[in-house]
Amino acid sequence: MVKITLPDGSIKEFESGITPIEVAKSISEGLARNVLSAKVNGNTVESVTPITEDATLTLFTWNNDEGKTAFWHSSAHVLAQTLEQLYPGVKLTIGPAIESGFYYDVDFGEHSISEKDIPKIEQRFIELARQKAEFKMKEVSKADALAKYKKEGNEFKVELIENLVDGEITFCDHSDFTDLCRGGHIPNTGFIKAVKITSIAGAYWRGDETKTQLTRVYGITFPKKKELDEYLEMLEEAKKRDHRKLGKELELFTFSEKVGQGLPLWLPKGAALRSRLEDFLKKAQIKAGYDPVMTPHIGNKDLYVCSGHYEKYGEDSFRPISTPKDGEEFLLKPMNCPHHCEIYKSSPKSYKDLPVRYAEFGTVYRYEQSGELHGLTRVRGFTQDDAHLFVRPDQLIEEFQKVIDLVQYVFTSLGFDDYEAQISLRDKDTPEKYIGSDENWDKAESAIIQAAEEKGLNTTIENGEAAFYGPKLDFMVKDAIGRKWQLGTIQVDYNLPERFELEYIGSDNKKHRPIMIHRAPFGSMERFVAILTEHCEGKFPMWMAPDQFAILTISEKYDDVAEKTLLLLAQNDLRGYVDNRSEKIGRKIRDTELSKIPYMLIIGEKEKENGEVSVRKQGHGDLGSMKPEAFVDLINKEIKELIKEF
RNA sequence: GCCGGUGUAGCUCAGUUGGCCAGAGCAGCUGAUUUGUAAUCAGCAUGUCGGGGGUUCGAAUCCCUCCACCGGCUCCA
Repeated sequence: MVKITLPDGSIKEFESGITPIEVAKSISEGLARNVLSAKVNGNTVESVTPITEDATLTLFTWNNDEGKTAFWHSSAHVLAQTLEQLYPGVKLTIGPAIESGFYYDVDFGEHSISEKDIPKIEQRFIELARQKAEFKMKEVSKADALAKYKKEGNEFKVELIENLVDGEITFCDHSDFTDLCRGGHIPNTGFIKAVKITSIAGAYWRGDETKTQLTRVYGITFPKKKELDEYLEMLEEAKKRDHRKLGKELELFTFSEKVGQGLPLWLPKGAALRSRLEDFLKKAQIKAGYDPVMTPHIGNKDLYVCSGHYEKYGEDSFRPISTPKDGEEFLLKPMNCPHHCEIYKSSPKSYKDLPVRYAEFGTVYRYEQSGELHGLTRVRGFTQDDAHLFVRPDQLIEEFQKVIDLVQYVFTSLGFDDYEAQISLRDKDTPEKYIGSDENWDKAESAIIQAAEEKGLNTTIENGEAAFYGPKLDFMVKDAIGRKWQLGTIQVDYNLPERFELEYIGSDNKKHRPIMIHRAPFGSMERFVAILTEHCEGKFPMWMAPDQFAILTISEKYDDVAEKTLLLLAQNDLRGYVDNRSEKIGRKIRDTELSKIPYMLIIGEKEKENGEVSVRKQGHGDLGSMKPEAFVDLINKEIKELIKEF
């Protein structure tokens, strides 16, 4: 008999050799039908792996990430089988599950495939899935494994196996197909009811561009056809929300080949929107005790040599700019922090002066690789909502938490309610990637963990994701259609203060070193506006919207009333315009709806007589008529509900 | 940066076995209409067919090259 502990803490006894799926069956038939994978004592196993000793058991379904991973990993096997059947002689390499779906990297050799082949692949895939073939793991000796792939001439698998330890090599069979695999499958292929090959792209063996070019086939599968449909709908939705499309339609920003790649040009409406966002944060920052500072766009190369940025990221910076006379070298600034350090140093600091908080919407320039540029989310010139806090060790946790408060305030005000905090620590195996002492890193890392814990944040920890100068806490935000974005970031840094020899005089009259906190709630204005645009589908919160209303006249007889109303609303700090085109009212309403203006005010004979406006809300239709003053109140009330005081 | 794809009017797109002056819808302009809650009618205008070079009697169409954009890889202070 074996004792099996379930996640709820209950312990059940079974005969030795029972499988996870049988345990599930003992709980309920429904559960057994839905179990996709299992962990025994924390190790991923097959759902049919016998349990021969006392163990803790966790069962996973489609509702768990682990369940999805097993589902998609198994789907990758079926994809490989499909490709092998359709294109005899292809060489399989690797095929992992990813965040949404899976891929398989294949060397097609003589064959070549394109989008046109997708329907054929999908059809064969689903035929194979319907065979309900069971996944069976088997152990294979290193010699046998190598022999198999050498015979097939698959140098990729040979390379993989050579790096594995004899005795730990397993293959997975299903139907007539077999593949090197470490395990973690769903019970059989029949669970896969729907498949979509999402794209076909190039990829290099081991991600190394000097190595063989492979073809990567991406796919996603689902246990129900309906879920695939929903997924495809989500993709459509994402397309509709794409900030590159909306940015063009709403006249927010543009790019010009003449100006250069990755250098956004903000159009009047976009610039106004961005200014409002900046003003919103500036206001909160003043309340939080920040001092605005301003620094130039270039700085002496020595500044960045001192900070360590040059050594670390010189390659990704624009080439140095030199002066005509003495050949001094300057860089377009890739970061604001070195400048802020120099501001700190401009006057002696006492322990009573700290914390010092310098804030700047600082524009920085980085030479991003051309293939990396993407709309407004990845550009070469952008403005960070940057700030650097210089604090005493005894203030670190409290100041860090105050920054968390500010970031949370910003997110909730903008309708991002669903987020988690990701704490990025250093990878202790690659110390060469970081600057600073182990001791300081330990201090910084534990400070972040403590601050986040005390704030009760929902956190995850990522090792090896830290910045080169310090660990960080990033806010991972979920948008309206469930996509995750990395937004606000807070970083603790012991290193720059050392490099810049920053000091303050303590109460003991001795020199001490402050600690720096880097933080940016939006990250960059460009990226944030992009994400916000996609989140709200271009229907920006009232206080931010480029135009809050449009006045639509029934005919030109009401132009003067419309102009008077516009003036009145403008005097009350509302933004809008009059549409006095000689079009029918239906046409004006349609055009205004499509341009995502929040409110329409219709003025005709009735309204002229009783001094009212007929109000229509975008997406909601007619709200009836009211005095213009009442409309001002309506908007102001709406804004107040959106933005609370910090 | 690498691989693949794309580039025709402000926008969305048609036009490729090389052949009269390169097209449509929307937007724009002009005029008519004076309109009551999601598209009024008519007319007009609109192009270095991404740039440069080449092949050809003739190139949007074929070749070379550069650029930008899209997807992916690698990267992301």
